[in-house]
Amino acid sequence: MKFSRIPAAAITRLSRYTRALEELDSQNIKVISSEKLAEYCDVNSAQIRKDLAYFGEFGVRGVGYFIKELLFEIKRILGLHKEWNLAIIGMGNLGCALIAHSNFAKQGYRFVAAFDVDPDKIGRILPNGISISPLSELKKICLEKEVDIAVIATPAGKAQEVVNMVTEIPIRGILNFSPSQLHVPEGFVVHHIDFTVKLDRLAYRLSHLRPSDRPRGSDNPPWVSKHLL
Amino acid sequence: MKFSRIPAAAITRLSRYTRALEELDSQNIKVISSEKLAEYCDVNSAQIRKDLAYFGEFGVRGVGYFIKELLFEIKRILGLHKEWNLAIIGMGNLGCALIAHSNFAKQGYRFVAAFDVDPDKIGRILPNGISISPLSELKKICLEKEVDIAVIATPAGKAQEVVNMVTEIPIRGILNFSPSQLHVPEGFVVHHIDFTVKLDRLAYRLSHLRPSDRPRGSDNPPWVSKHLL
DNA sequence: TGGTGTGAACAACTTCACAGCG
DNA sequence: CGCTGTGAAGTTGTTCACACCA
Repeated sequence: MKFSRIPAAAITRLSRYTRALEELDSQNIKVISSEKLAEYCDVNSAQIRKDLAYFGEFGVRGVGYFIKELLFEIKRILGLHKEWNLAIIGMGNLGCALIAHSNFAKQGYRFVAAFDVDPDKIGRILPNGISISPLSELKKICLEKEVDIAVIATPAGKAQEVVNMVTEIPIRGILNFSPSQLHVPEGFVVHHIDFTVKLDRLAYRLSHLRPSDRPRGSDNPPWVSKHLL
Repeated sequence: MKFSRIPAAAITRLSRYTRALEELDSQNIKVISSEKLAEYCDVNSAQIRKDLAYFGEFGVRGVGYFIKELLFEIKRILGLHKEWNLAIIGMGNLGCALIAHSNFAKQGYRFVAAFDVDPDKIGRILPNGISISPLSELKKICLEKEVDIAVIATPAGKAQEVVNMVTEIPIRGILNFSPSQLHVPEGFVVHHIDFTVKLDRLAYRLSHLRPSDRPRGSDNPPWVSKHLL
């Protein structure tokens, strides 16, 4: 086991490994080699072994990894041995969809509070039983419900304002669905999920596919800057 | 200008620069230095200059970058000089929220088709004017509407099946909101948006905050494997 | 024998530091 | 003078290749 810095990408991969392992476990498969798992997850097998080696020795030489055991260990590494309480701020279309989304609960994430500023929405009971509270009660309710992570689903313009309230509570984890750069004091952990950034990457890749790969005709590559023409 | 390989991360940053530049532009600011933009985007200023240098020379020495001009250039690099037509497959909570979400339209992404298998949903007219079509008509409608990118918002179990249909059309770009590993032939571009992967990263980071940073008491670090105890 | 765990080689990406230009 | 553009240095992350062990 090494105590060197662990690449952030390794953590993302651990998360993907759990998906694969859960799938395999549900098929009643007991053991898997790094080679096979690598194929399934579309990564290099040494990468898997190295990712795991950051945290311990979980495999059996000549055999592979016991799936149930490895799942347990990875979940422990990720901190999924406990339930995480989420509060969501901004109950527009996206906020409502997120609350109703089943994947969160499956992985041990629970929405325990929801907030909005719109008086028409406040008090409404959501499908999961919680009701929408006014933003002014953020602090009180988050402390009461022991919220770990704030999920920001407000419009971009309101996000920083909300974050400023959140960092006073203090909730150390923020998941930001708004397309805005957030500034937080040191010690807070922010992750972004920005749909249009992903779309932009797709647009870029699609614009740059070699012509042989393209399904339809296309004009000049858009990246040939005017400076070069 | 260099023709070396361009880091994928550079493209993601370009996308974030556009956000910042649009913000600055709306404040009627005309020029910005890489230093200032870097501060705003929370990256190194050399990084910005290098990212841009992959594609051309857009700055003025001793001055900085003209915001409107740079915005135009980056959008061209990303392929945002054209509109992109999206089809969405799976009209559950998430699918509906995505269609209603305003950020897509703002950046030149248009939903032109929506699909589901549920007979109750088929035919329903959505807020943006399009109606939900049966999945069986995927190929016909996508060709008709010149769809560029398929957005997968089905449950995990259905995603690969849908992707197999999509790759026959052929639509080369796929944005996958389901938490499943997708397999596609070469030449197709897939990006994932997996909420729980991001939450897992948050959970990991929060579990591993140094005690001095922690808001509440905590037991043993979960990553100390039993092998070490 | 077969597959893990890991040092060493390699590759990719980021930052530094400064030449060169407006 | 100030700020861009960029080679070179530094850092980080990935893959190889094999010793080692069940």
